[in-house]
Amino acid sequence: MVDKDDDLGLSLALKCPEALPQRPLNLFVQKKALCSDAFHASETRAYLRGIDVNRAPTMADCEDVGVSSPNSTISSISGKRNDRETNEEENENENEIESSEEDAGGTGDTVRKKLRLSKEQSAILEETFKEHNTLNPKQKLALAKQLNLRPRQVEVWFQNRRARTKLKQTEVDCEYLKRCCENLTEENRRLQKEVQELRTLKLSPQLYMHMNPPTTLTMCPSCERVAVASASSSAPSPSPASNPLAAAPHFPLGPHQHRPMPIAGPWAGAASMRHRPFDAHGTRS
DNA sequence: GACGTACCCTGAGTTACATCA
DNA sequence: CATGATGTAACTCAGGGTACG
Repeated sequence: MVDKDDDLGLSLALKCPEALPQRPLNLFVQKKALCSDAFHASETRAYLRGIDVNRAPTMADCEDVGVSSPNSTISSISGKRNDRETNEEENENENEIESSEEDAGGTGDTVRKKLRLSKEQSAILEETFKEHNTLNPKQKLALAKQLNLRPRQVEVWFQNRRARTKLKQTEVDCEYLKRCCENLTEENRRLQKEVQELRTLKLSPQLYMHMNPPTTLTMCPSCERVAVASASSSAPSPSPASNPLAAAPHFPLGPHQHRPMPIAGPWAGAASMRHRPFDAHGTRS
C-alpha cells in the first residue's frame, strides 16, 4: 500500500471543479462485507441511541460493538491480510477506555448523540491536518491516543476535513471563473460596441469622402491579409464583429498601425479604417 | 503473468444532532 | 419557547489499489 506520509500538503489544488468524477451506478460490482454491514446499520443505530459520546469513549462505543462503517475494524478483524499490528494497537487504545454498559443503550432509547470536539482537540486536529491531510494508521492511532478519541473518530474527522477543504476550494474556483466570465462579457460588449461604431462610420460617406487619398496598400502582419473590400465584407474568416476575442490580437493598441490604402468606395474606406486608431467617439484621430 | 478474491482506504453523498439567530 | 438555518460528526456506498492464493 502506498505510504501517505510524504504525500499531500494542505492544498487540494482543485483547478477544474467541473471535472469532478461522475460516479456511474454499477450495481453489479461485487462488494465484500457491505451487505452485512448495511444490514446491521439500523440495529447499530438503534443500539447507539442513548450513548453519550460527549465523554471519553468506552469499550461499548468502540467499533467491535458494531458502531462503524465498513471501513472500520469490523471488516478488518476478519481480514485476510490482517494488518493486525494496526488492530492490536487500536484495541490496545480502546482497552484503556472504561466500559460503560449503561451508556450503551440500556434504555433502548433512540437518540444518536453527537460529539462536539473540544477547542483543544479541534486545534490539534487542525494542526495535524496542516502538516498532512491524510493519516497513516500509526499517525491515526497516535493522534487518537493523544486526543483521547477513538481512531475511527480521528479518521472521520480527517475525511470531513478534506471534504470541507475541497468544497471551499471549489467555491474559490467558482468565484474566480465567475469573475473571468464577467470580464470576458464586458470585453465582448466593448468590442461589439466598437464594431457598431465602425459600421456607423462605414455608412457615413461624408466621413470618408474627406479622407486623404491613401497611397499604399497595407497588410496586417498578424493575419497577412490586404485590406480588400470583398475580403472584409464577405470573407468567412473571423471578424471583430463575429468573434471579438479571436479578432482581438488584430487590434493592438500599441505599435500595430496601418497606413491607408488606395481603394475607393465606402467599404474600402472602412476596410482601411479598420486598422486606424479611433478615439472614444469612433472618429478618426 | 493473469485472474479472482478479500481487504483497506478514500471520496462523495447523506443523515442526524447541536447550536445559534 | 418554537423554529429554521447552519455546522459538522457519523454514516453508507462505490470504486481503486494492494496482497495473496
